[in-house]
Amino acid sequence: MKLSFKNPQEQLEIIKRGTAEIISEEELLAKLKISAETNEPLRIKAGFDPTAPDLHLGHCVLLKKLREFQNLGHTVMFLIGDFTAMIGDPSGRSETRPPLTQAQVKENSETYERQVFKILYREKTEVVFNSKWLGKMSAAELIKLSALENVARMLERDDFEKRYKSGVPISINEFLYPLIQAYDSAEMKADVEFGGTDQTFNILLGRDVQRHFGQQPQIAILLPILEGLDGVRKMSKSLNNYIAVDDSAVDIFGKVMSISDDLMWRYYELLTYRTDEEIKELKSAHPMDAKKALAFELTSWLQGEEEASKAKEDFDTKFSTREFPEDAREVQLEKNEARTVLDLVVESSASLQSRGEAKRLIIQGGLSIDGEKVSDINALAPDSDTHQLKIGKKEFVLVKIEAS
RNA sequence: GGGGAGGUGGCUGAGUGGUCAAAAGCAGCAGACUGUAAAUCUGCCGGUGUAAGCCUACGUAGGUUCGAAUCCUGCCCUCCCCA
Repeated sequence: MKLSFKNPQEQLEIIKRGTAEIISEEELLAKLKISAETNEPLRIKAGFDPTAPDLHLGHCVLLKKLREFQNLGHTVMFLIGDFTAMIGDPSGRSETRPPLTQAQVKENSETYERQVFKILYREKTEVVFNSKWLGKMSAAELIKLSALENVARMLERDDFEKRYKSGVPISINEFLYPLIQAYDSAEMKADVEFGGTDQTFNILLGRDVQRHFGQQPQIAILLPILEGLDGVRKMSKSLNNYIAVDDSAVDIFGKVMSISDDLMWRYYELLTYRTDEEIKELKSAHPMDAKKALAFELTSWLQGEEEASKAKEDFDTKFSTREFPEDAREVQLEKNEARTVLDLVVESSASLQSRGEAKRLIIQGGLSIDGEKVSDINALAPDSDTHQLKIGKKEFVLVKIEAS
């Protein structure tokens, strides 16, 4: 592969944009200089915990940055922590995470690998599993490794300290997690490690461990944590406030449209390549247009432009003009003259969890049949031909009643 | 090993014999409004039932009582202090 690096200072500028912290910039610049002189790409480490099988936009902040490194000619090592997943990263957690089984880890890793190349260049990425070296590690070696750090140091970590003080349990294996992550860096001879700001401690520990093994310590590049759809808490699958890389175009578009106006700018900043000037310009435009533009951009990024256009159209019909969408789900029902409106909804809805919920929705005016609001649960349902049901804000069903 | 404090609905967290399907907040859902599934306001928010009610639920298994999330006992789990 022919390498032609931009000059180090220029590279640094590109890398710096949108990061929360670089420890340290001088060291990074030095590494970039050596890399350019020797024509050797830097080895960039980014670790992923295969606990959640869905990559989401939170991960994308980091992946986008990694891609920039690839553009600059460096080597990205995508580490899947299949071994460490047996522990579960305690970062930002207020409680111990249940460990995964081997089978789960394997399945999740495969999903990850598939999803990640929506963003990274496959041919410029090395996928690495830490079970490769950790699986062979003996108890004796592990104990030696664990002797490198002490409990007081571990308790410096914000989340550990908080948990310890408030009496929330910390398992011993959680102490092992940062150590092992640090050891991975040594094993991989990483020049740079990427992570969210919640990874600061772990990544810095990697520097210590590398030094211990006689290596140049890696540079820590920390990226801001993306807030989830609620705008407050970190985006994560377990909080169910996420947009997954694998979500359908319609879902991505819709979810982006549902974020608050304030959060929209955060997403612009962290997930798009818009310059400050462009963002400033968007701010003077109508917020809804800015949000639609964002939704379109993110949807195209993950699902392609064609899908994104369709999703936008879909959104416009459903919410802007409030028309009945053409591709609504169809449900076939048998003819039944005694069927009430409530029965009809219960039989055709996919989203309502219980009869009581359906009842509430109808009483509160959330149902319309063929464009007419129906709020009497006891009214008889029309029992012939086809009907357009709008159940709540989001569900549209085309009901076909069969004669027999 | 000894002493003490706890385990409540998706989450946080009040309740310490009946008025408790259980305050409050968050999340969720619906309506109004709108600029969108933003913001704001209002209503709903265990299941079933038109309803009265019935069923299930306050770690778990029993017990006391007309009646228990609340009292007693065993068990499981967590935390703190001392050793």
